[in-house]
Amino acid sequence: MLTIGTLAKRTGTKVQTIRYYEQIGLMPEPGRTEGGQRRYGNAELDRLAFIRHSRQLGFPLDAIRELLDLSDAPDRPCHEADEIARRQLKLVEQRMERLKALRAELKRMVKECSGGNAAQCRVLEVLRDHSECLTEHDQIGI
Amino acid sequence: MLTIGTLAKRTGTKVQTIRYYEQIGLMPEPGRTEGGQRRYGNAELDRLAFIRHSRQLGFPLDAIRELLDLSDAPDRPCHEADEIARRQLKLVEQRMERLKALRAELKRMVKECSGGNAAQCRVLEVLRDHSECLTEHDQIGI
DNA sequence: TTACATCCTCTAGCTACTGTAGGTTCAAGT
DNA sequence: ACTTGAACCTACAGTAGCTAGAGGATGTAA
Repeated sequence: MLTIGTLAKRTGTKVQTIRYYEQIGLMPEPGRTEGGQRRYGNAELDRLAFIRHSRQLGFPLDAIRELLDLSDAPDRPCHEADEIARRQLKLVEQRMERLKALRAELKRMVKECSGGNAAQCRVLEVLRDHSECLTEHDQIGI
Repeated sequence: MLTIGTLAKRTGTKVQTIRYYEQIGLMPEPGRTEGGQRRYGNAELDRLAFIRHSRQLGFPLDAIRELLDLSDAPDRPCHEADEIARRQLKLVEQRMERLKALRAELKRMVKECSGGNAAQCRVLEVLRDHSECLTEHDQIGI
C-alpha cells in the first residue's frame, strides 16, 4: 500500500494535484487508514501514470477522461481513441505553425534593435504598429 | 471620442477585456460621459493596439507592462526592451522544441493504431506506459 | 417619445493546478 | 510506553488572462 506522498514521487506529481484529481473525479476515492489517511494500490498507480503521461503529451483533462473511459472498456472499438489522438496532433501542429511565425517576428525585432534609447527602439516600434509585421498571427492563445 | 465598443472593434478586443485591462492598471482610467460611460481618445487606441499586438506575439502581461513603461520613457536605453524580446524569443524556441517531440510521439501513436478495439489499441498502450516513448517530454506546461 | 443597441457594475466561472494555515496521524527511535 | 518529526488531513485562496451573465442605466436615431 502506498501513501499519497509515495504515489506522488513515483509518478512525478504533486500531492495536491493527486487530491485535486480525486476531487474532480479523475482519480477514484482510495481506501483510508483508521486515522483517515489515503492508501493506494497498483491500479491507482497505473491510472495516475496514464493521466500524467497524457498530460505531458498535452491532452486536456477532458480528453484524458474519455481515454480512461475507453481504457476501462476493452471491448469498445478504438477509433475513438485514435480520433482523440488525431485531434491532439492537429492542435499541436497548429501551435507549431503559429510559433514559427512568432519566432520569425521576434527574431527580426531583436536583430534590428539599434542599441540606442527607447525612442529609436525597433522592438517597441514593431509592437506599436502591427502593419510592420512580416507575418500574420491573429489568435492569442499560444 | 470612441466608445468602448468602437475601441474594441478597432483593436479586435472584447469589451470586457478592455475593462479588465483597466482594472489591472494596464489601461488608464478614461474620461466618462455625464451618464458614466467611458470615452477614449487616440492615445488609448494606440496603447491598446500595442498591448494586443504584444499579446499576439505571446508576451505575458507583466512583460507588456515593462514594455509600456519603457515606451513611456523615450530617454531610457533600449537594451531592456531588447532583453524582454530576447527572453520571449527563447521561450518560443523552447516551446517549439517541446512541441516537435510531442508531435513525433503523437504521429507514431496515430500511425500504429491497429483499428481494432480498445484492448489492442496502441494509442492507449503508449499512454499507459511512458517507457514506450521514443522521445523525452518531461514538463507539462505547453 | 420610444425603441433598442450599447453601456454600466458586480460576481462567478474557466483550466489545471499550487500554496498556505492550522491541525492530526504515522512510524521510528529510545 | 513515549516522544519526535515528517508526512498527512481539510479548507480556502490564489495564479493567468480572460469570458459570461444578471440586472439595470444610458445614448441615439427615427
